Amino acid sequence: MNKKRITSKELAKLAGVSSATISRAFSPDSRIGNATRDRILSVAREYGYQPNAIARSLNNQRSRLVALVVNAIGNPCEAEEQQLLVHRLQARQLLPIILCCADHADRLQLMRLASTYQVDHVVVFSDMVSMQDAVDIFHTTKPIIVSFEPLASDSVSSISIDGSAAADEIIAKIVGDGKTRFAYLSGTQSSWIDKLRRKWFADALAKRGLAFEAQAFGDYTYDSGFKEAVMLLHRSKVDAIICGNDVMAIGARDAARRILGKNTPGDIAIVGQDGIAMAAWDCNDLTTLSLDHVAFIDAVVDLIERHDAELDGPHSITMTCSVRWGSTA
Amino acid sequence: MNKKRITSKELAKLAGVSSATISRAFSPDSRIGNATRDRILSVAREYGYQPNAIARSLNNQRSRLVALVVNAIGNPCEAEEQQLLVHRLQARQLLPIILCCADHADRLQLMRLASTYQVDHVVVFSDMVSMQDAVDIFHTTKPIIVSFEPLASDSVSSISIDGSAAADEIIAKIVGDGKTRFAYLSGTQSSWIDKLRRKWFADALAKRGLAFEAQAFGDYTYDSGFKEAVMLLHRSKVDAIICGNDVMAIGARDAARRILGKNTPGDIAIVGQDGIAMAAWDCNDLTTLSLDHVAFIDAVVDLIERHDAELDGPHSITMTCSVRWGSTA
DNA sequence: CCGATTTGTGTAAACGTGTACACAGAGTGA
DNA sequence: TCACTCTGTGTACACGTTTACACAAATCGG
Repeated sequence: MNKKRITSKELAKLAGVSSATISRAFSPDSRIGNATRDRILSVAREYGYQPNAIARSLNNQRSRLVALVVNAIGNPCEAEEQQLLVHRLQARQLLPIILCCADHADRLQLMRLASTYQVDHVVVFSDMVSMQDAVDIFHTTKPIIVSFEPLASDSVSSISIDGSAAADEIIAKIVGDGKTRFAYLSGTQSSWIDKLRRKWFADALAKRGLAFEAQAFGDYTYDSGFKEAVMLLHRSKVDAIICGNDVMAIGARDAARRILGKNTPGDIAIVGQDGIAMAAWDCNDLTTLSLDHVAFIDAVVDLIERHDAELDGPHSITMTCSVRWGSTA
Repeated sequence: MNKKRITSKELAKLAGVSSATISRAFSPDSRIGNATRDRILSVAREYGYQPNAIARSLNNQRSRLVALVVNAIGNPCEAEEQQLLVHRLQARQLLPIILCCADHADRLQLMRLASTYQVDHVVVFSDMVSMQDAVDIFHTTKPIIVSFEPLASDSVSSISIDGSAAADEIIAKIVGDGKTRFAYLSGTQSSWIDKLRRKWFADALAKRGLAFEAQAFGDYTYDSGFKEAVMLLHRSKVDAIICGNDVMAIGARDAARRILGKNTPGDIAIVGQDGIAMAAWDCNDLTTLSLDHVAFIDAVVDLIERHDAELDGPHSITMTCSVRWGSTA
């Protein structure tokens, strides 16, 4: 138990070869005799030898580690995409290091720590870190930013998201149903993602001579959606609430239903954003501005692969959202 | 942009000292003059130098990486605990590597890959990997297994969970309400965790001269909870369903309500397990056998710290569950 | 059968740190 | 002033790989 790990030099002695040959036995295409390789692999199995990835990384200048900067893993709105990405990375023998930066005062400190590990790629999902910070800290790595606005830069690849058309569809339907008094329930105060999402809906309203009457700020959680909706509905007579994400929308719906006895979509329309699996659960059946998560992660993986092959400079991709129609709007 | 990272030797030249002194400037307690340290840190900031953690790990035999073996991060039932743990690790300057092993054919391969990175600690949350496999693969690391049965071993620390008392409370209440025909909706076919959880409830039933009339197998997801509950309720006349986790319980409740028009707790009692935040949402208000997640993660962190300090041998901790009473049973 | 190429292997030097050891100078007590 | 400790720094090696280079043996074409 708990024995020291065997090293390539020791294994070399055991197999009667040099440590270089050990290394070659584990490199798929290198000049080595088949007999030697087989013998070495067999001895290696016997002694439980595996090349030390840390040493290899130091030598290769290539760690096969990927930093994932996210707000939270506990929030279903993010976790689904993260899960997809983690699977895809693992299939490519890349190991994800999760940097969970919400509630954590010194996110920058944390990112600096990760950059110290010579990660090969950085994927920034969080809107809590500015793109400039990411570029500064990972200046050696060319981060892939998942932003919501197309950004031009020679050191960052980005995937931006356009939900304006889908927002317009949603507003059209709600206005068509006779609603006129809209509120926006933001995910967070300072986030540029939130500002952009709000703009999609604000523009769609403006096109019809309307505007948001009220606004509130939460923190992307159910509880904040519930609490802010209660306060919102008490202080103004809105009949439609657009929420920053699906979880908050569920909170807002519960608040409207439980505390004020209002039903969707009759009394009040409620709209989420993200299109997570939970939105489609029978008890929720949320109308939501949704993103194709698989296509989205496909795009991220594609960028990582280009980046890996050093094929070309940074790319900028835009994806459009669609609507999931439920019974809440 | 994308400049090469500066090395300690180069910085040494720039600061007019030897590379050893650079290293000392970054080690909190080492013999170095204050003036020298300040000068070095200032020059380091200027050139963006940070010690290479990979090289340091190789030298130290200590990577500060922690492997987290989990089933899924997308499933809220696990994500909450994972999130807590990730925060606690980060606060200790430990970086988590997530190994997501559900849906992934070769989990062992994945674990072997991670072990190659000389992780300092391993936390196994997943019931999909056998403890023996974990010990074999991470024989150099002493994994911390989060099991549900107390296990004796000199190479593994473990935290086990006992929900028998809480299960008894729940069954007492349901039986007291006049229900007699119970079904168990398993999370997964082969999991020993699932078997143990089921046993808690089976024992509580047996004490009252009852037994499970029916059983079904899902995969811990909402959809499987929904589908299996529909089939279960069609083929037998059960009036209480104990589910493998909270998400499945929500699915089962939706199925009962939507497809068969049955309400909880009147027509049918539904019980979850885990006690995730979502169980307390107004729209769910689930009765569930719940674990104190904070205390649980405290225990994990405590084990990691003992393990880090090499204080003593492996430990075995047992935690007891409590009941969250909702309106579904 | 000989020169040219290919194949298989060993030697040695990197990769970027941390640290044991040596050592010079400063301080200290008698 | 001297023997001694303490402080600050440099030198050199170890950590476990990969790989450029060298070289012997094997293969090959004519």
